[in-house]
Amino acid sequence: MKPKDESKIDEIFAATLELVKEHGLSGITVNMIAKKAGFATGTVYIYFENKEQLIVKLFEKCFYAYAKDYFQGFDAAAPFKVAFHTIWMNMLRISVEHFSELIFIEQCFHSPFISDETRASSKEILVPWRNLLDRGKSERLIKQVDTIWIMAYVRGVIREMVKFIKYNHVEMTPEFVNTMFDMCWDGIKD
Amino acid sequence: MKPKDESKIDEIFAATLELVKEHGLSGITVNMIAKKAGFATGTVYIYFENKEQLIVKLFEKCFYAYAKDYFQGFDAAAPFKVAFHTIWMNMLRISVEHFSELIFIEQCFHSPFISDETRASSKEILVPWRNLLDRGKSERLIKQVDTIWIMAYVRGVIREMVKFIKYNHVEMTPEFVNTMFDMCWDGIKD
Amino acid sequence: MKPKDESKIDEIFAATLELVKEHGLSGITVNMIAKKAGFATGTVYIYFENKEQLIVKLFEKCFYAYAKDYFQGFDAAAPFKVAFHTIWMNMLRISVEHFSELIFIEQCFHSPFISDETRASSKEILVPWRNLLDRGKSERLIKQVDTIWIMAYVRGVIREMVKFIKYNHVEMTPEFVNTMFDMCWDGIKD
Amino acid sequence: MKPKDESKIDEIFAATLELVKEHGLSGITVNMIAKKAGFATGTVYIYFENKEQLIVKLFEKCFYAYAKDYFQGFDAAAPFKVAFHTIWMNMLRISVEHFSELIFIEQCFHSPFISDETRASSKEILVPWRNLLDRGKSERLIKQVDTIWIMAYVRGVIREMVKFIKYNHVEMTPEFVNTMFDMCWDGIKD
DNA sequence: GATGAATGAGCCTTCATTCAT
DNA sequence: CATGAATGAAGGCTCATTCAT
Repeated sequence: MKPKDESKIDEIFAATLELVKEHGLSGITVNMIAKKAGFATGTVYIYFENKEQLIVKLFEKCFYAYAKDYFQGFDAAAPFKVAFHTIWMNMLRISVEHFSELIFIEQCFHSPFISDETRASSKEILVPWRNLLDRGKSERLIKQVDTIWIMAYVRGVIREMVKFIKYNHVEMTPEFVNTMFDMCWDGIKD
Repeated sequence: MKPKDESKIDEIFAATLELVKEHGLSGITVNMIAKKAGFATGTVYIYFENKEQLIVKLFEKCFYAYAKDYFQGFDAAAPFKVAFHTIWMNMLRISVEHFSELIFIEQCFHSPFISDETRASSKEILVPWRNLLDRGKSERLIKQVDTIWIMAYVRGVIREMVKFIKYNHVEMTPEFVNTMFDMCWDGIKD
Repeated sequence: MKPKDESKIDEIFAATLELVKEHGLSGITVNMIAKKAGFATGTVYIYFENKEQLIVKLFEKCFYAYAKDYFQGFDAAAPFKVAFHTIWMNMLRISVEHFSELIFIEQCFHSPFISDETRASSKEILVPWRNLLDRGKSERLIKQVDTIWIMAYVRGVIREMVKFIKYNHVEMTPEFVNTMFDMCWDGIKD
Repeated sequence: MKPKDESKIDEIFAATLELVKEHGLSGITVNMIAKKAGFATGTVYIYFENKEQLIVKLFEKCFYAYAKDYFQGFDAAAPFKVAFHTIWMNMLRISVEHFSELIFIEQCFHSPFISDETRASSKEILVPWRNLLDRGKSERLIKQVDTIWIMAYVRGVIREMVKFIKYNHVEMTPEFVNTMFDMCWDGIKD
């Protein structure tokens, strides 16, 4: 169940993401995935037990990938706003670059594929982010609001920005990014 | 003679929303919908030509319903922040009360059911909201940012709040609502 | 099961014949029949127990109607060729006038609706025709061939003529009828 | 790799013909066809897009098959009556051997499956037969009747003979065949 | 009696999965 | 390993039949 040609898994994943973005989770078939990835239907079943496992594994991978990159260049010792900015920018960039993944995860959340445990376990990877915000609160730089709500607030702002960029094929200029960061920051700063 | 009972349409819609929230668009069948609504499969086909039409019609209805209620109690002559608050509160309340619709619309966006035209036409109903924000900008009460971005910002904040409330079964206290409104307002105020 | 409004039965029959001619036995539904006849689906079930009975009863009626008219103006005492001509002309005229019935019967022959008994019992009504041909044989006016084959021969000639007339929208001139009668007669005459 | 087994098409065709002969076009399902042919329902859809296409393709094949064999052993240089006899015998033999096809075509003629174009295009294959009859007319061996009517006459005689043979499980003796040929010939000879 | 909405068994078709090559 | 034909369970939809009005 773990053959050497690991690259095929990535091709299957890429095809799946692309197709879900275009047709939604309800609009894809294993055959479509195989065709798009460039091989026969049966080949998919060499690398995955079944369709559900393919979806679940991709779901997990997407979350892991996000986690890894969110904290790129993040220095816990840096001043709060600097650190916040670093992660914020990472989140924005990754969400744009991996828009398919974002859509895929959204579609999976309400689907028979993803179990409650899978959903729950996906939160742990954001611990450093939560810790940073807690620090911001203790340094009285941001509002004394339950950290979890601040996370939701930031997530919401970024997510909707990205969707708008993607759906309307808008260019993401530095100027615009700065403006949006300011809005986001002004909302939470003390 | 038994007349066509148009109220059945609403029961079918309600059942569909509930099921999509629980299983996603990819996890529902016409049979499930009929069962949940309390009648036979064939009955659904008396009121809708096929599954696609059922989804599309529900999609349109959801958008229309939202539009109507967003502007409940809205007085265009009121001071900007008062008007903004009215609509903001409506948006929050409606999104919570009609969470199923919110999820349904989200799932539909990437699905074979909704055409690009349908997606596009859904924007017009928000014109009064856009006008209000334009006024806020001209009164120098909110930032000189493209209105469309402010709309995305507000939508993102509210949407993520509601999701969090719903997924974590959190109570929505007035205190919490005020805090979130302040964050949202602070983000855009000039 | 035998209500007074007998005329509705005829309207149902007429609608069925017309529809079978156009769409074949496999292409019709009870709803289509009711619509074409001008009333509601349920009404059909007041006059017939079910679809099968409707078909069977119509099948029987068609055969009976044929029988009755085949022998119109037939005088058993007339010279053989005169009597033969009378019936032959009746057969031709009826087949043209009731082309829908002809097609209906043809379609029914290979269908789950008509039982072997129904098929078999339909032969009895042609006894006078058979007797006439037997007489023609004993008078040495027609060939000494098994009567049943002569019947098949005549039936085949007429049937194919009628089909051709109908499918190609050809006018049936007296001249043409005479020619075809001569061909038919020359084939069997001694 | 298992290559597409085109011979399955013939098995599907054979099963369909057999079933239509027994139950009529209105009495068959794709499932019945698959079962009779010996494989799963889905297999039919590897070789045909849908039920309609299966019927249409079979219809076309039947017509082509007929055409090919009608002219077996036919020598255009032979004396007229010899050539006529050759084709007549072929027609009889083929109609008996391929009785299922004959019934299938008859049922298709009035069905939602066969388009007018398909019906029309099926006539061209009989051109050599028409030419032969024209020659017979110019040689004054057969009656000066529109060739198309002679074709209908011959077709009718043969068709009804074959039906009778099949429906009554009668043996087709050479003696009987000769008798019928004589009747057919006497009908058209000058 | 007449209506046509409601029912659900059954048909056509799809698609996840298997398996022979 | 890779392939794609074969499988058959399950979904969308139709339609014969029933039933409330």
